[in-house]
Amino acid sequence: MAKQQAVNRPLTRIQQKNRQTILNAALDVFSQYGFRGATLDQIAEVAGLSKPNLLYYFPSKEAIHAELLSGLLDTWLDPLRALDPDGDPVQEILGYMRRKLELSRDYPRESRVFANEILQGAPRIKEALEGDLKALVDEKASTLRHWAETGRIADLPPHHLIFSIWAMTQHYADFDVQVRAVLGPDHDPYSEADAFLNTLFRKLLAP
Amino acid sequence: MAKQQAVNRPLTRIQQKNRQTILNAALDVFSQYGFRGATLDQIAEVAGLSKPNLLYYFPSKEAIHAELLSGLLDTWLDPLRALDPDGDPVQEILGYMRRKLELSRDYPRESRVFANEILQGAPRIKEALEGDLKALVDEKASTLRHWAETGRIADLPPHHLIFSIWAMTQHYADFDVQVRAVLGPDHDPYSEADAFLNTLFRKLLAP
DNA sequence: GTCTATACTCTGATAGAC
DNA sequence: GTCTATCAGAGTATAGAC
Repeated sequence: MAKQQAVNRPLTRIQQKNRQTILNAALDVFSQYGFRGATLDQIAEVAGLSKPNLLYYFPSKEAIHAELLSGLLDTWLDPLRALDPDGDPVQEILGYMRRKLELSRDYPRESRVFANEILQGAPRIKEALEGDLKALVDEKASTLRHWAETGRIADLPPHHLIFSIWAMTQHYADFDVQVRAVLGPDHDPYSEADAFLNTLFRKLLAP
Repeated sequence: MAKQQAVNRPLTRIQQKNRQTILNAALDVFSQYGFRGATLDQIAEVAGLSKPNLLYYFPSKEAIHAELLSGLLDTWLDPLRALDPDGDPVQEILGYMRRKLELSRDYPRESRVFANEILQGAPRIKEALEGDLKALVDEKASTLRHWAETGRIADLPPHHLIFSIWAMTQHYADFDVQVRAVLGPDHDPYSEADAFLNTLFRKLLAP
């Protein structure tokens, strides 16, 4: 009767499912309260599991949060990765903006988990920001700069152009309550935003 | 020897000073961790006071946070109030944008306290958002609409134009670590942002 | 007005029965 | 794999001495 091995055993179907349930519940709670404000009790209740059961699947609260964040970072950067240096400049940038806006609309909780983390000084993903994120942004910034130098888009500081896309698209997810409070009912923030941001970036990018 | 009255007694100088010290420390801590993540221990340490002493000046953690928020809201809306319907449209809007950017630069902690509150669903200021804030924005939106209808600025949805100013200026305060991580050292985010946002809104507003 | 001591609750995590 | 019971520590708040 050998002791159960701690090696990388593939997860059973039920384990996979429960891990997903937990991560989904954690998304709810972390996105609303941030890391410190969230409690295992809340996550357990949303997940419909007992607190010790949570800790059977994950070693700690930190571990849940870490898994969530690392899974998210990739998804979050995909739209920027897809920006094609060989495509039509304006269409590529507008397409990037639209994909970011769709992420905000379809995954607002994910956006807020990020916002919380960065707002709190990004203690858990600072290296990723200074490493992978910076590298990717620098790479795409040089594409933008090339487009500007060859007169295909307006001459703008590429990093800040990217920041402006982030800021305006994420605003609709992160500050959703404020947007809706100000607009009042009978408004669809995202479809209005789509039209507005299209106009905005089209004018901005015109050489 | 009458019992001390609980009526609105003017605060002594030392009381004023200590309340300010506490609110300033609370700004540090709330801006970093949000309401639930912040602890009285942290605030007390930053303030250089004992925890019970904090609770001598304020009845509860809630009360500290509430006072902070209500004090902030006014300051935060001042730039928008100052937007003059009789001024030059483009100059007024650019001036508003610049004042908002200056607020982000000079009061990033205040910006983050707000961001935290709204990110978490604005449980404590939702009424203010739906009341005072909406009223003010609606009023200024009609000014913008008038300018657009008379051809003095481009025809853009006024509410979303205001959102874009909020999003882009506050981004530099709220996501400061990310901005700096991506730009790397040897950059002054705010002076670059000032130039970039000036260009952006000038192009955008041109009829 | 300020401090020490402490009451009481919440929270993350563990032990051990089933 | 899941639960009940429970621990240790942190958290808000209060009592009471000085």
